Amino acid sequence: MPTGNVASVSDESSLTLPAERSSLRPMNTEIRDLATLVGQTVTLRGWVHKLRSSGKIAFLVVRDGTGMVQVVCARNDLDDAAWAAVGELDYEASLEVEGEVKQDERSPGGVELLAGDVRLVGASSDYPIQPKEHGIDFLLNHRHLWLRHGRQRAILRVRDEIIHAIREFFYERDFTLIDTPILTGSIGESAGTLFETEYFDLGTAYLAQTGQLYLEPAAAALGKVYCFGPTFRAEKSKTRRHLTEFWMVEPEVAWLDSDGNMALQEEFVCAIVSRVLDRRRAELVELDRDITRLEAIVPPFDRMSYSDAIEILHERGSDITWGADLGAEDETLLTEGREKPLFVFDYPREAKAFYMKENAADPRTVKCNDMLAPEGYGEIIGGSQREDDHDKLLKRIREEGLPEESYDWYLDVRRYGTFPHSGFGLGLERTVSWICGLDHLREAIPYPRMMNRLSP
RNA sequence: UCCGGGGUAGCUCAGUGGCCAGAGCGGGUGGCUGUUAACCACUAGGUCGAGGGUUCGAAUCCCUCCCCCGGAGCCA
Repeated sequence: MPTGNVASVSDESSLTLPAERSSLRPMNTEIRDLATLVGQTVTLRGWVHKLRSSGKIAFLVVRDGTGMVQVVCARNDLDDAAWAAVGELDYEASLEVEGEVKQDERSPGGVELLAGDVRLVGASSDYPIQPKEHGIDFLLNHRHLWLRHGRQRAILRVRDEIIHAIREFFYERDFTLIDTPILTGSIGESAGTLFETEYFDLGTAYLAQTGQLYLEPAAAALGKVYCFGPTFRAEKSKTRRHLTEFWMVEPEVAWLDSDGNMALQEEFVCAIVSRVLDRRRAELVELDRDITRLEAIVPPFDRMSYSDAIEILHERGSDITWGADLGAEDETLLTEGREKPLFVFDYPREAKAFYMKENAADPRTVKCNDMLAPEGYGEIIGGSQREDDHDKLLKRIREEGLPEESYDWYLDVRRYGTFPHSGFGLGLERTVSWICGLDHLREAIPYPRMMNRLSP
């Protein structure tokens, strides 16, 4: 790949389709190609990223999505119309520049464009985001513009890479993608956190908070399946680890037990991290991510039972009692000093969802696990072997006070050829956040939805 | 929902009882042919979150409400 454009490394895709195979033929030269075009006259289109003017000479840094380059506009090289156009430019104006690609040591990166003609395409004035510190509320109010800036572009590209890694991982292992519904009847993990909406004559519909219950029947049809899409939780959470709309990938595998489930999770997370390290290293550098922390993410991950975790927590001064779910502080105590994710498995039944399989060795617990990411990123995966005994599952549904009639079709999976099966859910934004080293989930998704944010 | 911090110019903030409320950045005008968050000069810009109260006098003290940030719980 060409090098030398201003900060352009982070904008280059490492997976570009050869031009002759693509029907997408840009009208103009892309900035990432400039280093191979020294001496030639080209036309660029893009946006003014930075701008400095010195009377009879102006320096623009132009961004086109493939890279950035400094454009030098000298009065003597331009006609009156072009020079007037330069005078009208401001941050984020769009423009068309024709000029000669030059090698120049004074230019950051060594290549610049000496403008011969400049045309203003779309003016921009009083662009709100300045090259200085801004408050998070202001930035989120301008999220649609904030996306244009360096860190955000890097995050979006890492997110995209992770999504590709996820789909490729499952495709390569013969999983079938099952798209589960977003509008559902009252079915999910627990009431009280569902978004509601009117649904014709059928009363209330709810936005899905998991695809799992729809996935289990599909596992009986296809063996290995997964779903990947947005899910919704109406929890009034105000923390760096929660969004009301987030993306979750959920595999479900027939004939897989809890131990195998953890092995799958370990392989999965390692594959994601490894692919980002392979293909998005420049973005990680732009994000100031400590790459050695990611390079340490290789199998195996330690596995610790919930009961052992409680003992360790007691040793470390916690007063948690057996039976309670682990809190944020407990997770921190357990993952402190670890460089890899940690599995905690076999939680108490009361702390977990109704569909998790009872543990034969200790019926107070269920066959489940969480995966806790290092560096304080907390739970990125929750998984379990599912209860495959019809009567035990029905009993649990009744104990939880869930509407039995809503789960009738779900119980059919146990009525007609029940089978051991397991699965898990990985939160995409938490994973993006961890891999990018972000301090809040809201930057890990293009348009975050939170308790008090629905716009833009 | 609970606990803590905050709301002053477009942005980031200073100002904690007393002249017409300040700075930097941004905006405008002028200058500058090698700038790197360019620089220099001049300039415009405010319902001090809202409402009520105390006081001779309130951005500053008190009450109510609204909004934002951080944390907890819940979870991915």
